[in-house]
Amino acid sequence: MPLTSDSDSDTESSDDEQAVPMLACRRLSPRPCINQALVDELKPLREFRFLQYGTHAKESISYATAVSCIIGTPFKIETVEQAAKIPKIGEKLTLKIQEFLDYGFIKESRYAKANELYERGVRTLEDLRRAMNRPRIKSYLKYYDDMQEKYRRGKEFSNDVDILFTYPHRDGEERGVLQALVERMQQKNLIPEDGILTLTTCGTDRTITPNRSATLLDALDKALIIFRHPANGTTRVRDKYRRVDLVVTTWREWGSAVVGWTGSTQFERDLRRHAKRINLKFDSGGIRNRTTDEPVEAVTEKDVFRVLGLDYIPYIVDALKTSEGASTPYIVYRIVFENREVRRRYSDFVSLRQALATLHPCFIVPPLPPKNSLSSYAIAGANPAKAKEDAALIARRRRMLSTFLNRTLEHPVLGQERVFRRFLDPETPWHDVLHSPPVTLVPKNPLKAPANDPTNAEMLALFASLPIPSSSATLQHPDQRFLDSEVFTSKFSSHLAGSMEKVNRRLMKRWTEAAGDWGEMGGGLNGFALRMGEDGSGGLDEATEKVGMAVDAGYTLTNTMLKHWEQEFTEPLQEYTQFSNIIKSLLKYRHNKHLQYEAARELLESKRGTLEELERSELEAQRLEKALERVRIVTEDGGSDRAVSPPSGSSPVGAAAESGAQAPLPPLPSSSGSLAPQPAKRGGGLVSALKHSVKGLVDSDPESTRRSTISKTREQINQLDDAIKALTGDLRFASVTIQSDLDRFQRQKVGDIREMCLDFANFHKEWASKVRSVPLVAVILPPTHLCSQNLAMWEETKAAIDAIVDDE
DNA sequence: AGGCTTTACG
DNA sequence: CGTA
DNA sequence: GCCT
Repeated sequence: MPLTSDSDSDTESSDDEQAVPMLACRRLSPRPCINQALVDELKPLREFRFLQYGTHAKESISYATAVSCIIGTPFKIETVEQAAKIPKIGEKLTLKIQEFLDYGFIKESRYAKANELYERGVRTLEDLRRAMNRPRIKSYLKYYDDMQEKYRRGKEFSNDVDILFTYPHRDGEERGVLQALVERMQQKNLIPEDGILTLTTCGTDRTITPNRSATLLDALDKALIIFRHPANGTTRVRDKYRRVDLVVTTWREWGSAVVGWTGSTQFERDLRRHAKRINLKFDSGGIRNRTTDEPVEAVTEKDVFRVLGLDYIPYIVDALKTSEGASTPYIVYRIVFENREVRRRYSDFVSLRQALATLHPCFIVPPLPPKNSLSSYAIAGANPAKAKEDAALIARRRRMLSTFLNRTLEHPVLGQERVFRRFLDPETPWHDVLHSPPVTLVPKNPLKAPANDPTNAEMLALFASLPIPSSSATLQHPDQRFLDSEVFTSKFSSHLAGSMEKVNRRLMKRWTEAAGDWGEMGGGLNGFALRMGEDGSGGLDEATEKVGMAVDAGYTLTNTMLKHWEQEFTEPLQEYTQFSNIIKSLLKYRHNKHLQYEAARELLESKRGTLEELERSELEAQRLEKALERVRIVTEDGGSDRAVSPPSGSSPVGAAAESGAQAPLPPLPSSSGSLAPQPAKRGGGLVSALKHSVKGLVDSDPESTRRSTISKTREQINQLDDAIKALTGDLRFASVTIQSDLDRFQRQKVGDIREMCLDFANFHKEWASKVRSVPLVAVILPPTHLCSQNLAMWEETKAAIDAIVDDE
């Protein structure tokens, strides 16, 4: 990564000013363009250079890039100083912009002829050609006035629509399709007679002559047509026409083709330039390594950006201070996603993350930047030092929020989650999402909801009966795989939080000190030079001043590197520390779920025990009942020899067999149980009284209470049984899902760390070479083997300088 | 001083 | 050279 | 014309 602002799509900013990235592929173009008036004034300059020198001339390119940079400038250019900081704005363009700022126009763009054409609405090369009435484009111009539609990249007007066709995973299927499509469209009168501007079907022959694969890769079938949108008599009173490019690609090259066909000219140039810098070659047919010519896999548009190491959407453009609808100012974050802009507060991010985590308890929801106190921000205006600190904090938070959104978007499930998409939707008030389903359906305690679908009402009812395990409980049958994960995560986390962070803090400290030394030394030298200049120490003052300036350069470079290091290493490190905590809680959740499962099983057992006990008492009561019955029979009916002997086993089966039923006695709910007291009622006073007194000995509860307890317990057992069945499946789901998300995270981590190391190596190399080029001054390279050596040189130099100052 | 996007088709 |  |  270069040290220039170009590496830094994301440099610090808070309110109005932000570094503009050098390359268009790292920029957003805010719509509407904030500096439209200036752009309109510069565009004629560019167009006339195109005409004068050709589009490839250096003079033309410089204006094209400069205009593109201004289009991509997210703040209003109000001073030349601001303008001069924008890349590609040099000496000459600064003067032009100065002119614009002073007078509201640029003389050159108002040259007589230009002025005339411009006033007539001729603002592009195309317009000029039209004015020149070239026959080649006559058929196109015939429909020009009817072509006005809002499309692409948020521009208000666009002349053409690009449509790309492909067959998923079916290379070869796409051959011949375009020809057929165009013919069909002609038949249906969707293309006017002279509406086919060009039609190339080279791809049709691709497999027939596959001799030059490298060149044929780019040979896509193309149809450049005028599309007729017929009037239907109601919504459209007359036909509308639109320039449409139909492009057919193979599945493999689709991503590259989309990127290649939907960017502005400058975007495409800079994308290819960027690719070249990292030794890749990019064209609409794919990405290849420049050295080996090996193709680099990139099937989707997103893949293309990933391979090229560029940010893909969404993007937090800015952090703004506002006091809209509130008494005290607060920060809102401007998010651009799919060409639309939405503003959310930090607290919205917090509730979003919370919602995602509860709706998807088995996924690693990416972390948010920690809550730092920004309370002083409101009054920061009064304290410039504090304001600067806060601005840095806000910038960092913005970067990390951006990372959060990107990571969430990349997640295969969370990225498609509706709540998340609504967060990115400018039409949706976030408050509404938080106070409507599914967010409102999820219970507070995650263990009361199924992991699979925490908003499923039926399952929620079932899960409500499940016990919540105590935090001190231990698993009886732990899952070995997760035990390992738990140990690993714990180690990983303590490693990150402990050693890595400590080392990083030490490095940061050393560098900060070094930067401070550079600054101090530069200031000292410059002051020294001034004083020497006063007493005219012939030439020495100049030399000293140069050294001072060089030291200042070193100071600046070191500070730049510090900033870079913080962004590229400290912040990811912090993020990964948070990740490990999230994983810890995820594993804890699974652990608790497992505990819950065991607790539920235990509860079921104990309920069954209770039921058995209750049933035993019930049977006992029945046995007594029976006994009493016999007493009654004997006493009142004059004794019957057939009287059954007292039920010896007191088994319900025995009782059932007696009454003729074959099956084991069904549960004894009140209906069958109520048969027992019936004879007693017939029995009348004495027996009844006796029965009651006996009963009182056996069971102090009234029988109805016991019976309702039995039926209640049965119900509970049934419900618990169902719940456990559901929980078993859910636990399996949770285990599998968590495991697979851990695997996904592992892959992400490896990729990230590799990228960080690569970036660090590149960056460090570049930094070192730059600092080394500073004349006469020793170099400090803290984290390498060169460190101590150079540090010693630095000490020497400093001592020497100190000595000079003392002598004076 | 040298680079500045890319490459085929009509 | 002009088209993408 | 601007940047490395």
